[in-house]
Amino acid sequence: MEEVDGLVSGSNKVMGLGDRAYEDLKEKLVRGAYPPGHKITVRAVAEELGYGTTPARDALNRLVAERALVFSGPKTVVVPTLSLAELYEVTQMRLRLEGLAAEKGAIGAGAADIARMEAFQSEIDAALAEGRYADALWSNKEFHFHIYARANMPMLLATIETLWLRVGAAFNDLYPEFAISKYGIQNHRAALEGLRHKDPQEVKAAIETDIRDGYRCLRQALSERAPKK
Amino acid sequence: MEEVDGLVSGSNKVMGLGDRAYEDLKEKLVRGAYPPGHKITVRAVAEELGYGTTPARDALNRLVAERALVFSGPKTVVVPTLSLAELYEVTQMRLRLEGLAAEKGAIGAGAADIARMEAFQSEIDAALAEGRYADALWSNKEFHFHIYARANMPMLLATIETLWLRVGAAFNDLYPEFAISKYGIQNHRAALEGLRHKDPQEVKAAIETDIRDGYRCLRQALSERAPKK
DNA sequence: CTCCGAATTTTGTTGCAACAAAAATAGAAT
DNA sequence: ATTCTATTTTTGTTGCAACAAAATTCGGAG
Repeated sequence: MEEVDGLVSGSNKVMGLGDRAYEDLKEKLVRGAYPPGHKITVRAVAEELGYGTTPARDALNRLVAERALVFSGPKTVVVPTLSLAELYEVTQMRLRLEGLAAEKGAIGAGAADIARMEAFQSEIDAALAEGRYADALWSNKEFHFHIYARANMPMLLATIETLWLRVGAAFNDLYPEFAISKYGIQNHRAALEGLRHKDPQEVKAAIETDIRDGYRCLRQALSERAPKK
Repeated sequence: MEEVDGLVSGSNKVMGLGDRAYEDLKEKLVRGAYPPGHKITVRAVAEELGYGTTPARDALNRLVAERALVFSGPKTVVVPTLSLAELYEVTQMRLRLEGLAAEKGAIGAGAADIARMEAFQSEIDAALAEGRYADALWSNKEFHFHIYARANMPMLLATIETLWLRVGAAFNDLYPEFAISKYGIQNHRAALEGLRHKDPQEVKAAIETDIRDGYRCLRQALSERAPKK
């Protein structure tokens, strides 16, 4: 028999249709396929994705558990609108969790990691210059998560991902053309500097500033769009 | 049409059998009803809780998503064993997240909150003195979460709960009689002091110390029990 | 035009059977 | 005894229909 002895970190589990549907829906959500407030139904997802109702329901349940979708009524799930209070809450959590991930991830980072992240940064710049904001957003995520993944903390990484998912849906709708401001760029450069200096605290600080700057942008955009009806 | 305007914070959604099964299983898990490594099957849960297979499956999926149960094979879910690495990871996350919750929760805390938490502390002391360790553990959780809940951050609270759930199952098995050491008591007193002084930072520090002390206990117990096969 | 209530449609949930795949078991060979 | 293999049992997944309840629509009254 396969004795697994101690920790089983490997990702077991077969990928069923339910997981596939979850990934598909998640992708659509972060890409901003549905506007906030849009109603998501089991049968609609089932038909749209081409699966049965059971996998679709599984995917919905999981997304709801992660708060990437919310109930607007006893039987109605919609893609959520981000309130100022929720944005603040997510930001506070991101600051702690991503600060931790950045710090721990920076410890073992080497030249290869720096090169990879510089490549992501180039993609961000290029995408931004050509107006491909969705791509810029995607590369931005890869930039952040490359360093987070280095921390080797799967639970932490999964939690951060749900936070990004939570803001991602509303983000796309709110900020279609101003995806990443110039703030982001200099913060990313600061993070790369910290990586070169092998200074985890510097990396952590840069990431935290990045999150804070993004927060200010988002908050302002949110205030302007929904000040009062 | 019902215009929901802005933020819908109210907890909508009807409680279905699936949610009931989830709560039941979660309760059993934190109470240590199953030893780590115990295999959990859909049909067994269905029969044990008296529900159909669908609610049981929903509950299992949710618990697995929260990492309160893990896959040991492609089709086998078991209650997880806590490895040293996982304990460290959870502790790091708890420090950040519960530190945040304690700080924010302490801001608005008043005399009523202090009285309530002192009552919880008394229950802890009494339960400990009478050897009712499971009760002590429960009151300990209520003590912590009373202040966390005051922060009014639902997502943060939910995340912290999953972390407690993650350690709870293994905790009960690992530490049946030494649930809360004398460390905990003085840390709780320090937290109450901070509350009286209306000093959120003091409360935060006390909670963080509490988490750190608990971590040391757990880690030692874990090392002793599973040094090598 | 607005508002309210009944009729109708939509929708989530649940149980169940079939199926494929994994896990447990039994047995045989070394 | 042990290890490997074949057989049997267990188990998660999936689709589907029935049901109850919620959401929507529609129509009429004010």
